[in-house]
Amino acid sequence: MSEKLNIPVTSRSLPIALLRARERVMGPIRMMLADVGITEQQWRVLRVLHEGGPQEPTRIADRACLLLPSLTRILQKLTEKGLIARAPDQVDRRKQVISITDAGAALIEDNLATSILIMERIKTKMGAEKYEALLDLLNQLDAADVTS
Amino acid sequence: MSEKLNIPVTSRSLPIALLRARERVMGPIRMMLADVGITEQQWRVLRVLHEGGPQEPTRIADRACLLLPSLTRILQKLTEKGLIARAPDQVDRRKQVISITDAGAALIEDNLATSILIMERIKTKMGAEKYEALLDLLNQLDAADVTS
DNA sequence: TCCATTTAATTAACATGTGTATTAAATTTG
DNA sequence: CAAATTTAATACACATGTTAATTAAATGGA
Repeated sequence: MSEKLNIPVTSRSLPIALLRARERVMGPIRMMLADVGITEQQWRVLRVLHEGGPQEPTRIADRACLLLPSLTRILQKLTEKGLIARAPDQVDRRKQVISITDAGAALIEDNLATSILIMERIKTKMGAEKYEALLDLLNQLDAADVTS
Repeated sequence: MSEKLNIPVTSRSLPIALLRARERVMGPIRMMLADVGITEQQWRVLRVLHEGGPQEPTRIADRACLLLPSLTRILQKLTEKGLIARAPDQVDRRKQVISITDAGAALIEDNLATSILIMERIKTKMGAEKYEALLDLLNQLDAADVTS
């Protein structure tokens, strides 16, 4: 008998399963954000600034899971919308300090409850224990050293 | 005491956890595909065609988790690269039938083993049981009705 | 101090994501 | 059968993903 490659069907393919699960979760959230007029990524940046206070782009990118070139463009958009402000770092002149404006903070505060309700609904549908177990496993996967 | 919103830190935010986990998994796979000169999405389209035979764009989009407008552009690229061929559907003239070429099939066959090895490595790092449990939970999340 | 290196941010170029509009062909309805 | 509707694919516009190149500023070592 020849050695057989065990090709996974799509539901047992981890990359595809992660993709589908994320699309399922983001559906309702994108609907909410469309009403507000901002994108999922812009929302994440505002969340990070609202939570963590003024900080530099590199740190924002890390916490919001964005690449720096994408963040550069997003910060431009958010500045145009008046949702953030930028200032040069006094110590290190390569850096900037990005802060959320009152308008930006208001946008977050007006929609955070809805966002949390959407996630609570998913948690209920799935079952709280499974939901927590899923988060644990995802964090373990993220922490795994996959390079060797 | 005022009611407190339970704002999740990023590691307990399901959308972000899903995003980070997927980036972790895709890192090594993207490296392999970069050597081959195709993108992750182009790889998925070729995989679907190699596995499922000639089929129409709508079906490919569903199986490869792509939106139709994205797929339209990807099919144009793959045609230019000579990895797929297109023919009109004889029954329904709105449809097309996309098929993989010999060159496309060769590309898949030359790299599928490596791709599977990468996933096996992740499975080992994580532990087989946790890996399977994660897939189960992701599929349950995808199957959950999140709209109500 | 001077130069090589590193770091922060931006820019550029190409590919995809995402929502909307469009076109042509098939299907449904009156 | 003809009009209205639905479906398949594409086109368009804007935003982001991704890699490489670029610029300016900081840092390290001879």
